[in-house]
Formats: sequence, structure tokens, C-alpha cells
Amino acid sequence: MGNKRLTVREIAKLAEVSVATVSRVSRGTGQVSQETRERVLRIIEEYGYRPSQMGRTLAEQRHGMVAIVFPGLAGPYFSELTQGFESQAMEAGTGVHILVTHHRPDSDDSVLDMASRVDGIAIHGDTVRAETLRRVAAEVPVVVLAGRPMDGVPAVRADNSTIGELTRHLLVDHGYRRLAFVGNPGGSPDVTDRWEAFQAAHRQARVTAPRNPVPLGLQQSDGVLAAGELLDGRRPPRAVVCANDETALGVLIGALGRGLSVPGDLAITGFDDVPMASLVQPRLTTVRQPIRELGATTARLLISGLGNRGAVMDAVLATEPVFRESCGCPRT
Amino acid sequence: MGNKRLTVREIAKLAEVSVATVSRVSRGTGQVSQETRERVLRIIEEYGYRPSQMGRTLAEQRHGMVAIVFPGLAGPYFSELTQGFESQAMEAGTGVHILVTHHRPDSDDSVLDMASRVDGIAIHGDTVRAETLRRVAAEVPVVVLAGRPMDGVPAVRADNSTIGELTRHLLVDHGYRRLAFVGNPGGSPDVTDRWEAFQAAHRQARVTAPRNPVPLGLQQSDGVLAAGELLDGRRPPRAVVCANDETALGVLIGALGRGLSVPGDLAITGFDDVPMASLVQPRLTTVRQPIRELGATTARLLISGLGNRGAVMDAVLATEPVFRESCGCPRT
DNA sequence: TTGTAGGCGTTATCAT
DNA sequence: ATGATAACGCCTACAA
Repeated sequence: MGNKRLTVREIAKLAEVSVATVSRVSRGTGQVSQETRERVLRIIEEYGYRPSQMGRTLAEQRHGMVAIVFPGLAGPYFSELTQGFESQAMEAGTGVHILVTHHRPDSDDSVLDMASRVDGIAIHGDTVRAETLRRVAAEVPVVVLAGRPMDGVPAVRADNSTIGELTRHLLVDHGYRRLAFVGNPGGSPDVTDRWEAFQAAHRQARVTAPRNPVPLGLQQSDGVLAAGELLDGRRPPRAVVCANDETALGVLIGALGRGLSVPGDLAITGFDDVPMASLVQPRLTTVRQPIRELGATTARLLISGLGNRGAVMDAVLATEPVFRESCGCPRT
Repeated sequence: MGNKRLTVREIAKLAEVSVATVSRVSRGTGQVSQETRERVLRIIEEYGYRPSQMGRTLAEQRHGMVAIVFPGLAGPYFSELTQGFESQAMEAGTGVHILVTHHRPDSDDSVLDMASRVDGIAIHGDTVRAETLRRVAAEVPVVVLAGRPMDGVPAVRADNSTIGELTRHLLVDHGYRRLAFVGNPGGSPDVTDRWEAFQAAHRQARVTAPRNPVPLGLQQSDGVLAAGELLDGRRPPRAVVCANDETALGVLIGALGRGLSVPGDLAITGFDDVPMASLVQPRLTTVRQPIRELGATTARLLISGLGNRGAVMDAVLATEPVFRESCGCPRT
């Protein structure tokens, strides 16, 4: 325990070869005679030698590591995103560093610091200020995840407009009036888009949209809170369009807890199509977004972009509405 | 964009001083005359110089970074844990690297690799094999989080036995028979402890415990699945003790979705006391565990332990039962 | 107060 | 096939 690790030089001395040979053997590059290789390998094994990342990083001028920056990590969304991202990074032999800002005020510093510890950074939505984004991009390749491209920084995102189809469905197909929107448009580009699509659908259906959204977060508990705010008021909405499934689930729980019938008294829709969406009763009508693919595409773009600039600048992944029962549709 | 970053030497030349002085100024150590400092600072500012982490790490022989290894990151538990951990790390001026294994078979390699990129590692529960834990501990300080100490590796965990009090409460105070336990004891030390406390409480109350638990994961969707398994069977349980709040919430949702009354037809308890626990209807009876503190304590122990070996070896944080309505207690 | 020079551990070039 | 040696960028005795 705590045996100071040996260095190339020491291994070289023990194996009676030069450091160059040890390096060649340990990383399997270049030509080394069978005999020498075995001798060196034996010493490496015996002393448990492992090349130091510090030295290697400096010599190779690369970290073999990329980072992904999130605002938080509650909920299945970030978990999926991470898995997609990591799967691709792993394939490229690159490690992944997750950085969570938790909306801390000094988080921009952490991101900047991170910039000098990795070969590239994927930044989720509005986690850092535009100014910071620029500075980071000046140091390492950056890809915006679930946001808009900016100043030459490419982006990967999902098509949020599909939530408009859901809204139209509620308005036109079901004939509901008085819809509410749960989500904070100022919180992230995704929610901004969704709120706008929600409004646009109202305009197209020539129905007056609510003036304001219910500006809460994206966690389940926020949905429960929203349910309280909406349902205990004087004129509860007939249907509520949520910025994501977690809040929709929260609203559903809140509504059922109040003895309301869903969709009878209140229709509810979400966004993401997380596993829970099809497990609850009634099942959740939502928009399916390829979260894993989103993460994977981001990683690919980031890692390939480490070399060549100027590939895709704005990848928008397709999404699709999933009609189940929480909106009032019959079970198929 | 892509302007190759300047090095100490170049800044030194521009400021007409030595590299030593630049270093002194940039890191604020040693004595530098007011005049010189300002001149150097101006150049640093002007060219946006920031010392390379690569060089610094190698020279200082430390990364200024610790890692925390998780099996996954769905749910509020890991989010809280991370925040507690980061708050302390931040105070020590240390960065935090989050590594998620996702139960991947090759994840042990990632952890090993990580060992040479950070100054210390906190490993959650059963995320790595014992053998791997040993090898990692041979390279850097390690703390086990939510698990037992092992081979000189200290641990920080919560007192899981309190779930026995909950079980006793259901058995004795409410007189329920036929309890079920949801959670996979093989999945993590925490669940192992909880399952054992559940059984022990049965023995003390002289009631026969169920032979087997419902061995599912710790996510909400697992709870919904468990509800299906338990409630659609021939002899549904009268009460179900869940390994954590997420699954308890899932069971609750599943039960309510089947038209059952909770706690009338089925009593439910959880573990953690997450925000949702007190927001659902009925509110969840559970065990409160100081998750944030758990993370914070782990970080402190890890970072302090970077220097001196031999501090606390097994910190067990207190937990307390929280009686609400899902167990059948009246609303207070 | 400031500068010189060696070292941190690795990789890679260029001889041999 | 192998070895000497120069980077890589920074920090820090030690010297001046």
C-alpha cells in the first residue's frame, strides 16, 4: 500500500534496456524483438508498472478524456444521455468526465478549469453563460448539447416542435380548451422551444394560449407542485402540457392524489417517453425523443471534431408523438 | 479559436522576466515587487494566459482532483450525494470527477484508469469487485461510500438498521401480517443491510418473514414492476417495505393505478426521505438518511486522508424513522 | 527581488 | 532492434 510507483527509467534499469524500449513494449508500438519484449513484460508484470497518466498526458499533449457538462443529474434523462455519450466515447478509447453545475454561481470557473483537463467538452443547454462558452471554445473543441449552435460552436438537439402536434391534438382532436404549460422557458433552450411550439399550436388553432407558463423545474416534485398550483386554483385547466415526462408524472400523481380522474377531469402530456411513461395508469401521452442517440451523436461529433473543424453544425434529431391514454385517447 | 496557448516561457519573454517570476505571479506565491507583478499580470491578462494543467500536474505531482464512482445516476439520491461531496471538495479547492459504471462489465478498467488521473477515489457500494478495490487502493487513497470498510479502506455509510424499526412498527403497532420486501440484497451493501434488518425485525416480533425479497432495482419503474408482481398474484401482501423511496413511490403509483387504497389495502414504506416522499398522497412513511452529509463526510475523509492515513475507519451516520400516512398512521 | 537550472514521467525522433 | 536525448509545460530549490 502506497508503494511509490516505479517509473519508466527504473523499469528500464531493471530490464536492462533503454526507456524507449520500455515505452515501446508497454504501449505495443514499434519493433521489439520477441526476447526483449518478454523480458521487459516480465519486469513490468512483476513490479506492477503502469505508465503515469501525468507524464503521458504531457508528452502526448492530450488527455484522452472529454467532458460533459450538466446542470444537474436528477431523473432518467441525464442518465440516458450519459450512457449514449459514454458508449461512443468508449469506442473511441476516450474517457468521460461528468461535470455537474447544480446552477452554482461559480460553476463557470469549474467549466473553464475543466477545459484544461480534457480534449473536448459537451455543454448541455444553458448551463454556462455565453461569454464562458466562448472562452471555453477558444481553448478546446466544444459541442452544445440540447441547445442552439453559437459562434461557430456546433450543436446537437432534438426536434422540440413535435410538442406542437401534441398541443394541436389536445386542442383540435379532443376539443379541449384552457390548456396550461408546465415548465420554465428561461431555464433551458429545450423548454424555450417547447413553450414556443405550444403557443404556436394555439395560434394555428385560433385558440388563445395562456399568457404565462407555470415556471417550475423539470423534476417530478416540480410537477406535484404544479398540480397544486393549477388544481387548487379557481379555474383549473382542462389539460396540461408538461415540458418533460418527469413533471407530467408529478402532475399526474398530484391529480390522482386529489381524487381527480385523468384524463376525465384533466388531460396530461409529457416529453421524453421515459420508461415510467408507459408504466403508469393511465399511460402517458408524450413525445419520444432519442435521448441515447442524442448523447451518442454529441460524443461522435465532439471526438471527430477534435481533429477537423467544420463538420455538421446543427444536428436536429427527429422526435415523434406517442399517443396513449393520459390525453383522452382510447387504449388501442 | 484554436490559438495555440502560450506557455510560461513565452509570457516570461513578453514580460521580460524569468519563468520563475511568471509562475510566482500566476499562482500568487513568493515575493514579487509590485511593479513587476503588475507588468506580468498585464501580459497574462492581455494574452489570456492560463497555466497548463498538464505541466502543473506533472510538476506538482498531484491532480487537484478526486473521483466518485457510482453504479448509475438515476434518481435524486445520487444527485444529493454528489452535491454533498462536491461542496466539501470545492472547499478544499479540489475538482470532482464523476464516474458512472452503469454495471458495465469492463467498468473496473475505467476505475483503474481513473486511479491514475486523480488524487483519491470514493467508491459507492458494490460498484467494483473486491480485487479491483484492492488494486485501486494500492495506487491512491480510497473511501467506500455506502458500503463496509475493507482491507484498510475506510467507509462512510448510513445506519440501515432503522428500517427494522419501520418493520417492527408495521408488524407490532399496526399488526400487519404478510409483509413483502422490494429490493435486491445482492445489488448493494445498503440493500443487503436493509433486507437483513427487515428479517431481524420479523424474528424479534416472532413473525415469519417472507422467504425471498422481490429482487428488483432501485428505480421508480422497478417499483411499478414490483407492484404488478405483488398485487396481481394470488396472495398480495398487506404491506410492502421498499429498499428506497423511489421504489416505494413506484409501488404506490402501481397500487393506486389498480384502484387500491393506500394504506387501507396496502401499506407502503420507503427509505431516504426524498422530496417526493412528503408530496405524494398519502405521504410516505420512510427512514430519513442524511444523504448530503454522507457525501460531504466522504469527501472530507477522502481529502484529509490524502495526507495522513489512519483516521476514522467506519463512519456510520444516524438515520431516523419518519412516520407519515402510507403505513396507516393518522395524519398528525 | 529575480534568475538559472533541474526535475516531474512519458513519448518520439534520430542515430546506431 | 535498440539506445540517447530532446521535448512537453510547469514548479521550485538554489544562486545571485
